[in-house]
Amino acid sequence: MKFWSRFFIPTLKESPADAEIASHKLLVRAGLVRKLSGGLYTYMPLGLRAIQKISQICREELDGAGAIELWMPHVHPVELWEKGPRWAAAREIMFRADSAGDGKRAPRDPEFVLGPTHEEVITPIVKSEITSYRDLPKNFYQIATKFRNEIRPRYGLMRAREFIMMDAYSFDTTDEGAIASYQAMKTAYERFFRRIGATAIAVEADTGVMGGSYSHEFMVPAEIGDDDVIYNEESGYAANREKATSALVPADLVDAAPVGEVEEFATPGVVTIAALEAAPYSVSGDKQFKTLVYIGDGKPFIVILRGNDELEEAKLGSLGFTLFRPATPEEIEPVLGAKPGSLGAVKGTIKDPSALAGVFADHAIRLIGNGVTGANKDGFHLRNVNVTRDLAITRFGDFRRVRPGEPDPKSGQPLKLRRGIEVGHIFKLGTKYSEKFGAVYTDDQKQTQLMVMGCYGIGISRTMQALIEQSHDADGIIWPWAIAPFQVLICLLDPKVEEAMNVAKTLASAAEAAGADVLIDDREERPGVKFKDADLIGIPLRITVGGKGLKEGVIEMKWRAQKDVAKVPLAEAETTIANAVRSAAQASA
RNA sequence: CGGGGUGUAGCUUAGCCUGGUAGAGCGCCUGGUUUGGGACCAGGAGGUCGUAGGUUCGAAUCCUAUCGCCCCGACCA
Repeated sequence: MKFWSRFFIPTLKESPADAEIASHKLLVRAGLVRKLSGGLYTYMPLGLRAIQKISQICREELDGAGAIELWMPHVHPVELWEKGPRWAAAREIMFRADSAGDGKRAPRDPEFVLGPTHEEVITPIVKSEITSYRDLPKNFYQIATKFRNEIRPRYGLMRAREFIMMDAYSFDTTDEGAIASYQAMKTAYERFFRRIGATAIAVEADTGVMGGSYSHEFMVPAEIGDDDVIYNEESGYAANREKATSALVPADLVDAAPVGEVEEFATPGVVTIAALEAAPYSVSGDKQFKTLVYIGDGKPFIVILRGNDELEEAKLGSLGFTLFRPATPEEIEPVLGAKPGSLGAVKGTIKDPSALAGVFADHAIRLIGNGVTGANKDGFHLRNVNVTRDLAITRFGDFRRVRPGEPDPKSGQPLKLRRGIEVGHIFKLGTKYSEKFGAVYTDDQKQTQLMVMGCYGIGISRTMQALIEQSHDADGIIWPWAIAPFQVLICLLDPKVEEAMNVAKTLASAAEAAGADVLIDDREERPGVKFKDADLIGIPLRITVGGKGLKEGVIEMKWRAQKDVAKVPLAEAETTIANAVRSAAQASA
């Protein structure tokens, strides 16, 4: 048991000025964290306890799923990253360090980066330590600090520059094995989130810079979340909007037959979809082709969408470019022959087709059939443009942003949208890293094979804040039992009265014996202060030992999540509390 | 990186427009009265007003630069 007066819980009456959202305010007010600088936080003693509980449950579930804990360095030689597959994409968010110390690094001084994750570290280890199929599969994990120089840290621990993360890496002999590892981790995640009392749903996700074939994110629904989740409860479809699709284009769609010849018409000054929708042109957005130009790894490429659709930029990741960005007008004109606003992809109108890395069309343009697009000549558009006859399309794909209300790809029911906080992510990586680092094994036919990898992350510190965001009221935090920094708080109203102190200690021992972590508030404060602080720090079970009750021969028992207060006769108090602790522990197991 | 906001005691802030002795509440220290939902009284400590220049007889206040922080966007494993 711990005594408040000898512990350290610096609570605040007022919210810090720089906190905007409930969970961030409560993190600070309840004395869980203190800010050092933007995105950099100290975990104060109470906050650290919650972090440790979450970590421990995470550890138990991963161990249960067969993963093996280790600990890797957080300072990485930069060469390792230069050798890996994502240096170009990841370098901007990495903190860099040199060994010179005076900022004047000589060429022979090694240069380091602070690890944002550890694929580049674990893969070489596995490469040198595992060479036989007999030693596979393996799944290694750590729970440790990660460093990412986020452009904009946000909301306390929600997006921090330094944060605590569980990261795991699986190595299998085959694709099927990798899928099994992936599934095992998905199950472990589900068990983990359930045990810590979080509502987290698995949604299909974009693989982003990580690469790899597929992935799921675990989302805690919350308005302040950074991600949009597209879902339908009935069908069970759920996906990050970056990845979400809809059944907007029927599978049995027959492409429209061409109508008329392609015909140029003057559209002076018209450079937007909206302007072409207006009189005198009156071409509705769903009859226009929107032509966007991007630069992928230095080469321009075209994306064609319906006029009233938006590009979901993350979906361009499927095209295989390491880096891509919108092209500037200066880059566009020499290739297409016109400025943005008059662009198109009709065969023969592109000035320098050989410069293009490809023309990629969203499936939904097939719904247009025959429509209008730019003529690649400033001030002119083309009508009677037919998708199958006139456009030089390299490949169709899914590039548009799904809108709520569109039909679910599984059931056809309308899709919905809500915000979520990403607390976990699992990726099936494939052989991307094994190839770069030469992580191979010998199979039972004496053949050399690439290991098939997966990687997995849980934002431990972010999860703590997400839980607060999910579970609080006007008075403070309401911790789920399993991760509460303490499970039982004994509010000792008269700490100087020896009899009361003895009762408090006896009850604390009983609760501890039943498996709870107990905090005794023995501060010489007025009762009001203690009750307010108790609500603020959100300990699930509160026992009040006060003069008033002791006169009647009772103590009081109150759950943080409930309103009612139970009076318990002193003689039964130890048993009642022990039972309450056991049943709460059981309910959250 | 673009847009907006902000920086005054440990915390929350007033004062800034219109230049003239830097104020309050909370917290802290001392004493007293209180004691079941953030008590009251009396006294006290605590500030180079983010930093650096400039204007001025005089700058928290006006000007310039710079740094930090917050929000929106872009970006983001």
